Amino acid sequence: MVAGQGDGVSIVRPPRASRRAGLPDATVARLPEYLRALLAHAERGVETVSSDSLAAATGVNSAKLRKDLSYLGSYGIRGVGYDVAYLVQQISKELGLTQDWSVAIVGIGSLGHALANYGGFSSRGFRIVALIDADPAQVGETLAGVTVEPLDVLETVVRTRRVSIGVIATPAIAAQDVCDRLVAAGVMSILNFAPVLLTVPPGVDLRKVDLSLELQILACHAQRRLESPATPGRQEVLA
Amino acid sequence: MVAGQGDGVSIVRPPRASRRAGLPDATVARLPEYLRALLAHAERGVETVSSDSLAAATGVNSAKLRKDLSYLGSYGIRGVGYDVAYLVQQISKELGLTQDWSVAIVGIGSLGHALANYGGFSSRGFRIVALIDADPAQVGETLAGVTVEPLDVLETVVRTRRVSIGVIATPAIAAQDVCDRLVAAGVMSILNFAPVLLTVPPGVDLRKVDLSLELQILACHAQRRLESPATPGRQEVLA
DNA sequence: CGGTGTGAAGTTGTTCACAGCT
DNA sequence: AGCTGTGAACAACTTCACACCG
Repeated sequence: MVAGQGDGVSIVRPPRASRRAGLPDATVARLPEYLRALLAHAERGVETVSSDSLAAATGVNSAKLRKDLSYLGSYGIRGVGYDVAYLVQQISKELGLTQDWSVAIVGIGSLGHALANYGGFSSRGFRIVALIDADPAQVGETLAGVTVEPLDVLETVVRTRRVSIGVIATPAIAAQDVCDRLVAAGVMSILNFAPVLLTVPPGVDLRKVDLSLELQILACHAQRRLESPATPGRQEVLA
Repeated sequence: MVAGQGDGVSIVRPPRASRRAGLPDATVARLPEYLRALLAHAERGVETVSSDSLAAATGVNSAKLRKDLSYLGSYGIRGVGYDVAYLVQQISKELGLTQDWSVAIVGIGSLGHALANYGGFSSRGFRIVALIDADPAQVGETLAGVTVEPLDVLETVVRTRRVSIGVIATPAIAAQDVCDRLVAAGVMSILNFAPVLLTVPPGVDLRKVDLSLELQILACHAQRRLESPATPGRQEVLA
């Protein structure tokens, strides 16, 4: 599960809203998974993969995988499979990972620390160019090569370093303010880790990660397992 | 989006497989969100909410909210709305948050630190009863009142402290091994933060969180914004 | 043959619109 | 009057199954 919908655009609108370019949301959400598996294959020197084996490596149905890839174009070779290197290239391009994105993380508590140190960001073309915190005690510390700066330089930093993605890891209470300031400074993509609903003007892309959400879903399933001892639990592996 | 499907049961099977108890996956994924908003309302002393106002507070369509709540039973009062305290109670029960769950976190790197300190866990009935790390340098440190223990006590700890949920925050390379050991020790619910596909026996509930996934989706949208300057971006707020 | 690409069927989730309760 | 609960239409996503190609 992922993704509540809701086009920001309003007013009448013709029968069917235009998909920006193609690519269903569900597909986009799986591309990073495929990419990771492909990179792992490439590292092992594998040159081609079939949809079946790539599907096995990512835990999805192979028909779904083929359909996902077919949205990118017909890159497979019948009877053979897909060229690993080429597919890596195509998916990276589609995800916009062939260019670098400048990221600012606001809120350097333990989560902010973890995000700054997280290898998965820097390894994929996300360049952390600023760490910002309101607490003077944090300011000055250096993390992953970047020095923590105070909140009041946010606007300057966003503009001078051309920040295109803002990550909010502040306490809930501060999140909307930080968000507003990021948006006002020109950031169009925001990732929110604070447990609050943020609002942004139309055109700004806002996504949210809730660290306790999956834990609560696990608890819900566990609860149900306790209540109906007959039904065998089911295995879940999800994107 | 959430949840790949796939009932464990196999063989012929009558026309429609039985839903374990009700509750669509998409609904379960939203309940934590509703719960948070309801708790915020309760704190402000609000006693009843309409589906419209609760929907506004959580960023979902009000019809969807009513349908979600109707799966739990008919707890609303027509012409009035829902009783906040009662709804909190019902959702908590459904999510299994009325009882405590013992959680073990394995892998105390910066992410493990962040998870251990994250208030959203302990505040919802998730009791962190063990922190485990393979690195002797980490062992002995105390975090959020719990002391980090070495990897070889994993099985003992899981059994003696009745761990029901395991959180894996190790490097990718160690994750499957840790997962196997958790399962062998009797853990039936696992939350994986490591960027690899884990496999578990049927009956074990495995979920995954990928910290860089949402960032990659943001990049994908940003990329598309660059490519087709005409189309206005759309606002996204998701579960 | 082996494996991709895809129409068509099936399933799940969302939204509308309104009957019916309070 | 106001707001819930829900059937029915709609839309999105998944899976099947097979034509077709290398």
